[in-house]
Amino acid sequence: MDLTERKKRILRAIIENYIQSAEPVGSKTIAQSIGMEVSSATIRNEMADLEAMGLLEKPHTSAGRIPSSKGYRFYVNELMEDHKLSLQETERMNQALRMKMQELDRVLDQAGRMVAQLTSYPAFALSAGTERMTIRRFDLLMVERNAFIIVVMTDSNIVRNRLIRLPSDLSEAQLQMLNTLLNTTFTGLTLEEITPELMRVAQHAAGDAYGLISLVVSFAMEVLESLEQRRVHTSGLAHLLELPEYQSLERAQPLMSYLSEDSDPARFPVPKDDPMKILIGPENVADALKDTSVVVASYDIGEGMRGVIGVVGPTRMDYAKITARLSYLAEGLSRLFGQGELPQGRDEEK
Amino acid sequence: MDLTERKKRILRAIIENYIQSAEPVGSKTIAQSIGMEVSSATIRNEMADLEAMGLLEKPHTSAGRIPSSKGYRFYVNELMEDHKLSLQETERMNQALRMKMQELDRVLDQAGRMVAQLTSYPAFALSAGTERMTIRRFDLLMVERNAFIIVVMTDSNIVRNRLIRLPSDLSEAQLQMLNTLLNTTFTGLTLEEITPELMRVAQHAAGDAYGLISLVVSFAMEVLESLEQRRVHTSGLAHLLELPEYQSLERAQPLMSYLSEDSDPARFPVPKDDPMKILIGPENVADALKDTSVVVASYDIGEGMRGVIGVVGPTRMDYAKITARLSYLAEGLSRLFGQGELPQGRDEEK
DNA sequence: GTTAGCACTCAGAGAGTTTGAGTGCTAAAA
DNA sequence: TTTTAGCACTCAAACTCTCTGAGTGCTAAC
Repeated sequence: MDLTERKKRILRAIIENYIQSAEPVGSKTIAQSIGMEVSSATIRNEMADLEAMGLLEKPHTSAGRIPSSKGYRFYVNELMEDHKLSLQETERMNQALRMKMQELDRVLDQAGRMVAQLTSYPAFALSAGTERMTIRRFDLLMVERNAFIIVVMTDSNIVRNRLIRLPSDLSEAQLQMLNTLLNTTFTGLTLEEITPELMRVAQHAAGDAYGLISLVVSFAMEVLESLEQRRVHTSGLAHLLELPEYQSLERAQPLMSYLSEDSDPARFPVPKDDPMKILIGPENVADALKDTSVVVASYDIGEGMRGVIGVVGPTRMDYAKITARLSYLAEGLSRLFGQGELPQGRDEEK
Repeated sequence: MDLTERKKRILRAIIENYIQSAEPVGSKTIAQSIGMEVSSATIRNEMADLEAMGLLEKPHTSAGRIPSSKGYRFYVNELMEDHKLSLQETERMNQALRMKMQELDRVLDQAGRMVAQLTSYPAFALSAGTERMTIRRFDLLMVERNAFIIVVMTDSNIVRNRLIRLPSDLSEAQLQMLNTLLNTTFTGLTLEEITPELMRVAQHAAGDAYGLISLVVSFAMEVLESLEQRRVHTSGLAHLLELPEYQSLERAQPLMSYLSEDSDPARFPVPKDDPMKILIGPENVADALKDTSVVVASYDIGEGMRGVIGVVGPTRMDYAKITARLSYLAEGLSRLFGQGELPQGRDEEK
């Protein structure tokens, strides 16, 4: 797709104007805008060309032009300049990141909220555990005669625990035995490899404490399952209603519902190779997102896991600003997890 | 407030009709409705009386009547019959409860979602830790030469953990010593009682490992803090847009925003003594909730903590149905935490 | 105390009109 | 060959006006 320099300037002016105003842009506006020394008629001709190329479209005959999805795509790929983050912006984001550090728990959720807040668009956050996980070690801690804590740690260094109460008492020796049995039999296995047969064998070996084995192992399985099962958090939905394109309920409602039923993470795009991905309008697979754009960035959680944050908005979206902010946040989150900048180790929220 | 039997019947008919239709109710409708053997003119007279008493109001001269907040209050207190939960309803709720069992993690969040889903109204969930908490025990588990897991358990049997990595190696003996020191010095103390002086003394006693003490103790403090700090989760916001009263954006938007910025739990009412509370329109403190009703129920998390679930909706809300469902769910959640119905113990999400 | 009847009110729907931003085309100018 | 001025045309959106009908309050008769 080759365009003359002037066509590029015009296209860009139209898109940036539309991003701000959400109103179709007319030839006159463009003619007046920054240093365009030609008349509106000329612009009109150029616009007609751009329309023929599929980069612009008209809502109706007597309105101005609006960018098509293809137009946005061209803009994003070739025209867009990097948005320079202002000092205030970075300061604000740093502050948010610093605050969140205190609650390494629930990072996912928090990350989403933060993004929503800092971009003023609805945001989502999800994790993408790529590999199959296994339990690396079990620890059983006696609390009282009839209660103990299970602590399991996965091969990716995630630690989870649960308090178990028993109807009957338990001896320290039994617990010890159980502990050894678990660590020899159930470590290094994926969810599928923990078969009923294996359970039966182990229960047999456990003697008296055979009931406990299944309690502990099923907890371990729950942990593996919950870590593999990716979850999405959406936040900032209310921002949608501030946008002119969602002033009409018919448009807002389906999208809202789609974003709320966050059961299925598969519905959200995950950047594969690049750290950042932009999906414009129909490029989205999901029907409900067909006239929205989605910008996603991924960050490193460490230990073979990546987190994903993203925002959803109208195709008319300030791509430059949003990508700048999102990648800054993604980097911040990576740092937050990665190095020793902050309290090390992490234990929560896959 | 004494009403004749007939006035009560009329008021009730109006409210129940309005709850269903969201349209002002006219005298004719009522006259035709269930077994009213009088004419519409009579009803009109009665309605005028009810209006004079402040139980009804008119949106404008030539419309029907709608219940006032006072009217709803009267209805809730005196007229409302218990809604019988159908088999399908309870079955559906049981199923939801059963499903959620699997993720005792994140109960709060899940509880909210569940309520939203089962009531078709936006819902919120929050915890209300009443007492000051303390750490009951510490456990340190060696993972590698330079990494260990801290496990802390509070006096209310909540267990949290974190993986700590060190720049240098650590001996089993040191860990043992640290463990003892922690359990003798820092157990049974509230957040305030863990003073800098105490820390200094402990660090001194720890010898080589003095840096570790602060690491571990600050984790413990984070845990106490996060448990005391109450948090709110809202979900099902999109349901709002399905309701006729929120078809206009001006009305939906402020409420949405209010419910989204869920930073401050203080903004949500908590039932004090009763297990269930209904706040109608202006009875709500928050401005944004002035023309909505809020129904809250609390449930037992055990160990001195109560959880709260609630729904928000228009004042025209099917109080009978909502309260029935909410209290069923609250009970279910209590059971879920309390007895041995299900995997005992819990470890997450204050 | 109840009812029939009637005049009155008023939001909301529908039809028609106006407005103005914006277009495409043509013919002249550069 | 490109640019421009000019003009006729289009059409959504805003505005006005009228009509409709559900619903009321009041009065007088039952």
